[in-house]
Amino acid sequence: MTLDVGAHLRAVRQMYGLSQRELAKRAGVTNGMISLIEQNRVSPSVSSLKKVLDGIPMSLAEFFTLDLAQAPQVFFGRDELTDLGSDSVSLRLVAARRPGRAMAILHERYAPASDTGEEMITHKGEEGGVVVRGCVELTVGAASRVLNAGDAYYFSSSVPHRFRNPGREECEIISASTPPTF
Amino acid sequence: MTLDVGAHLRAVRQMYGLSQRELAKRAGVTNGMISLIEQNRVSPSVSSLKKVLDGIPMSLAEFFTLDLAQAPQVFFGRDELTDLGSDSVSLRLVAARRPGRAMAILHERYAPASDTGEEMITHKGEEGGVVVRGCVELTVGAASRVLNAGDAYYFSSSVPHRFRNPGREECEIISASTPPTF
DNA sequence: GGCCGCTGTTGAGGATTTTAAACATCCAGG
DNA sequence: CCTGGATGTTTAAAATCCTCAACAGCGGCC
Repeated sequence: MTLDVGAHLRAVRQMYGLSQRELAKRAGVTNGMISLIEQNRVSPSVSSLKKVLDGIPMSLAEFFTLDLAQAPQVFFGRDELTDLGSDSVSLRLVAARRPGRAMAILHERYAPASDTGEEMITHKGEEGGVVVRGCVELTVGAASRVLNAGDAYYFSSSVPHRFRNPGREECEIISASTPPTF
Repeated sequence: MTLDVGAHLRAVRQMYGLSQRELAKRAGVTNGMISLIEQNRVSPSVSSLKKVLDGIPMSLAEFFTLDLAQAPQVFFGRDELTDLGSDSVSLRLVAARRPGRAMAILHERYAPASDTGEEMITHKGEEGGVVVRGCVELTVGAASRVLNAGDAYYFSSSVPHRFRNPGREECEIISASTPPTF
């Protein structure tokens, strides 16, 4: 819950392709100040932060809310799913907090030692899913992790990705594609 | 778009029914500092503002997102409630869009032809609720309306108001008071 | 009245932020 | 090599924030 203002500002600044000096010039502050803020060696006054953000430009509200809307969570542990189910039917919603989702969850199976091919997959849209049985090694960009039954994933399909079943057991996944044709 | 941090903090603090000293105590800062901030005689550092908001509690994102200028909605029709329920259990949320609410909903009943007295009621805080059974005539300032089962209300208690059950049936309401002492 | 407890405001001074300018790196070209 | 221009970092002094403590006002109560 503790927002790292420094790292956050740095990320935002770089996202806009601005150097410390360039942003400082636009904002009417010194580059040193931006450096100190980004290292969390000082906590800027609200007025100062506002001046800095004006140079981007970005509002204070955007700055502080960006964190939630922006940091795309890729891996969801078993306990991080939102359960929408009743007693008889269990519906567990992945990435429920993510507004403007554009997909519907489906069902897939992977035979032992199978994968989606040597090449990394890249396409438009988003995808996500849940491992129901067995395990799967999922690589998304530089990140890679083995997901076991109960774990889940959610990422932008434009990031190169690949699925592989490293086990001897069949792997069952509730997956999804986009656009939401379901 | 220029957010008046001082006035905004004051409004938020008062909305939660807190004095400067009480908030200062909870936040671990001095009352003087809060006074200075609210007068805009200083622009607090982000860390200081965060400490203050922690005492409410409210996040920085909420603080900067909260728009007090928007006209507060008073009456919510049956269809204007946010339904959080599943199939078997119905949960309908009142004033869900309203950030920084500071109250908890309760349960009340009104006998036939009863009311809250001849005098209009005025006090600090806010109140809201849902009519569960029967009907009630609610007057808030100049506005007055008969709410039937399924309808709801939400208003600032500082506006003179009055409840009256005009029917021959008992009226059941899920109501609320502020500050949230429940 | 006088006192108590509450409210918000203020002034002096210590703590923190911000500036201005120098410093350190890295990389591209001459 | 080494110079120019870009980057981010650091340091002492100036500006601002923050605390402590005192002050002033309001309303209730004995």
